[in-house]
Amino acid sequence: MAGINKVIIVGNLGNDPEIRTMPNGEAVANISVATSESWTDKNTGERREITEWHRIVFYRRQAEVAGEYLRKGSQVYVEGRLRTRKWQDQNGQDRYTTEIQGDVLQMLGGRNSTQGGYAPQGAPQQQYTQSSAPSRPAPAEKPAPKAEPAMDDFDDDIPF
Amino acid sequence: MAGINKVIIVGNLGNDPEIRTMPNGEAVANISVATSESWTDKNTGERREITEWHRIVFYRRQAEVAGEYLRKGSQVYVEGRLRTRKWQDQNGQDRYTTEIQGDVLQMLGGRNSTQGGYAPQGAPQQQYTQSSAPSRPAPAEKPAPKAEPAMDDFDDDIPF
Amino acid sequence: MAGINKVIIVGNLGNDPEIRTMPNGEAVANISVATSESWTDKNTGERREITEWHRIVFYRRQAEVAGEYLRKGSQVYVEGRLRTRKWQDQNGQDRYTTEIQGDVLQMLGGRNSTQGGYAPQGAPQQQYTQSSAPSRPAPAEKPAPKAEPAMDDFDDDIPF
Amino acid sequence: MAGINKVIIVGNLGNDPEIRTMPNGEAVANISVATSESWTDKNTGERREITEWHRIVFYRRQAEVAGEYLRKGSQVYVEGRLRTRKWQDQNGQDRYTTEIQGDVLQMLGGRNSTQGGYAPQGAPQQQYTQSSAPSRPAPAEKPAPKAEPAMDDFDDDIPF
DNA sequence: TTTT
DNA sequence: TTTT
Repeated sequence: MAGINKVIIVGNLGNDPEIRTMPNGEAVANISVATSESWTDKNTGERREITEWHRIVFYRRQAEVAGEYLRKGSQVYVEGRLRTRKWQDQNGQDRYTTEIQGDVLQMLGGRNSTQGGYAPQGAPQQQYTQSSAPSRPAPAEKPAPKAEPAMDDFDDDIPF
Repeated sequence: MAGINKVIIVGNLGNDPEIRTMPNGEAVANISVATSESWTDKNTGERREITEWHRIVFYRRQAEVAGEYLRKGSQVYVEGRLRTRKWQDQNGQDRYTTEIQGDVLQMLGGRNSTQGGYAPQGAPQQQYTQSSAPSRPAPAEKPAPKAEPAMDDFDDDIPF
Repeated sequence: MAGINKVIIVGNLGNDPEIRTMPNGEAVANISVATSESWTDKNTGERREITEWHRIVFYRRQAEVAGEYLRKGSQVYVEGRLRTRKWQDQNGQDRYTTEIQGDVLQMLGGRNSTQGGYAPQGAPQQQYTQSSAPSRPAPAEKPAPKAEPAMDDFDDDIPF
Repeated sequence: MAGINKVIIVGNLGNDPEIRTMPNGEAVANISVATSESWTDKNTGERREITEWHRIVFYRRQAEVAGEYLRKGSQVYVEGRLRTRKWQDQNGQDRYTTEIQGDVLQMLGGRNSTQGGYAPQGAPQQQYTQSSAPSRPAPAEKPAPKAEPAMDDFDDDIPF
C-alpha cells in the first residue's frame, strides 16, 4: 500500500440527498455539494466566480444520517477520498466518473440555522454529527453508474 | 525548506476575538476555538466527551475580518500552521506556547445563523468568506475583500 | 464565495511529467499520480488492493519545477483543488473530466532517494521544495525558487 | 460533539523514536518531527528559515510500527489531532504541552531511501505503511508528562 | 502508468 | 470559554 488520497470539502448541498438501498439492505446516499471561488480578473478588473460541484457518496450509517438530516442548502464538512469509476455509455464507450467517497460527515451551521436548514425530525432527536467510517468502508460496493437525474429543479429557491 | 505543517480546525469561538494593533499599525486577532469529540467508554459504557481549545492568531486583513465578523459562538473553518513560541515566565524560566497561525478563515453557518451569529454591522453588509494568506503570514498582504456577488446564477453548467 | 475545496495526495508518478507551453509562454505540467489502498476482504479473507490514479495539473513556475525534477516513480506531496472540466467528444457529446489543480508541490524522499528518483540536473543543484500558488492558480505568480541553505543549524532552540 | 481537529505533518524525525510500554502492555511512541519554511525577508532581502518541531505520539500497533521502522532522519507523513495536556512543574505551577496525537502514519521515501532510512529488519518483512487508528484511539490514555530528554545529540549527522 |  |  502506498499513498494518501484525501479530499476536504466545505460547501452546500444543491439538492436533497438521493438515498438508495443496496441489495444487502445497506443504504447509499449521493449528495451534490457546491464550492465556489471568486477572484478579480487581472485583465478586465472584473469580479469573477466559478462554482465547482462535487458528487459525494456515503454508505451505511452515514448514508442514513445524510438522508435524515441533510437537505438542499445544508452546509457540510466532508472528508473523503477520490474514486474514479469506469462505466460504459449506451454506445459501449468507456466513460469515467470521479466522485468522492465520504469518510467523515459533519453538519455545519447548527440545526437552528436558517441557512439551508436540516430536516425536520419527528423521530427521537438523534445526535448526528461527525461520523467516521473505517478506512475501507465497504469492500466491494462499487455501485453501477446509473443515469444521473437532471438537476433541473436546481435553480428555484436556494437559500444562500 | 522541507515539510508540510498544516492544521484544519472547524469549531466555535469561546469568546469574542481579541484584537490588537501592532506598532506598525497592522491588526492582530486572537481567537479561541473549541473542538470536541465524544465516544463511548469501552469499560463503563458511559458517554464521554473531551473538548480541545485552540488558540489561533490572524494578522492584517484577516485579523480585521475576524474582529468585524466573529463573535463568541461563531462557527469557523480555519486552516493554518502550528507555531510554538518560546517565552519566559516571571521566574525567568523558558516556557513554550503552541498556537495556530491562521492562513485561511472561513465563517460557517451563514449570516442568518442563529447559532453563534456574527457581528451586527452598520457598514455595508459584506459577505466575507474565505480569505487566504500566502505562505509566510506575518509578511503577508491580501487584497481587501469586496462585496461578493450573490450566487444567483447557481444553475448553470452543472455536470451531473 | 463560499466553501473549501481541498485535495491532498501523496503518491508516485506513473510516468514522466507532460510539459506544454501555453500561447502566452507559460508552462503547464500534467502528472499522473497513483495512490493505493489495501484491505482484507471480509468474506474471502484475501488481501485486496485498489489503485487510484490522479490527474494533476500545475501551471507556470510549478510546472517548470515539475518538468525539471519529477520523473516516473517520483514520490510527491500535492495539495490542490478539484476541477471538473467540460469538453466534447468527437460525437459532440458533453463529457466531463475531473482533475486536480495543484497549489502545493513537495517532492518526497530526498534527492538521494533510489526510489523513483528525481531528474538528473546539469544545472546548479537546487533544493526545490514546497512551492505554493495563491488562491486562483491560472493567474498566479511565484517567486523563482532559490538555492536553499543547508539545514545545518538543525540543533538550535528545540523546545523539548 | 462538534468540530474538526486535524493536523497534517510531513517532515523528518530529529531522533530515533522513544518507545514506552504502558502498564497494560500497550506501546506508546513519541517522535519529534521537523518542518521548516523559508522566505525572503522583505526588508533585508535575506533568505530566512524557521524550523518547527512537532511532538507526536502514537499508541498501540502504530507505536510498534514507529519503533520498528522509524529512525532519526526518517521522513514521514502524519495525520493526527491536537491535544493540549495540563501538567504541573516542580513548583506546582500549571503548565501546558501541546502535542499531536497521531492517527495515520505513513513512511515516505521508500525503504531503499538513503535519506534518513528506516530500520534494518531481520524479522519477517512486514508490510508497514499507512496504519489508521480508529477515531478515539485510547479512551483514557493520558500519559503523565515526563521530563523530556535533552535533544543534545541532535546535531551530529543528520542526513539531509 | 507508480509504489509497497 | 464554545457547540451538540
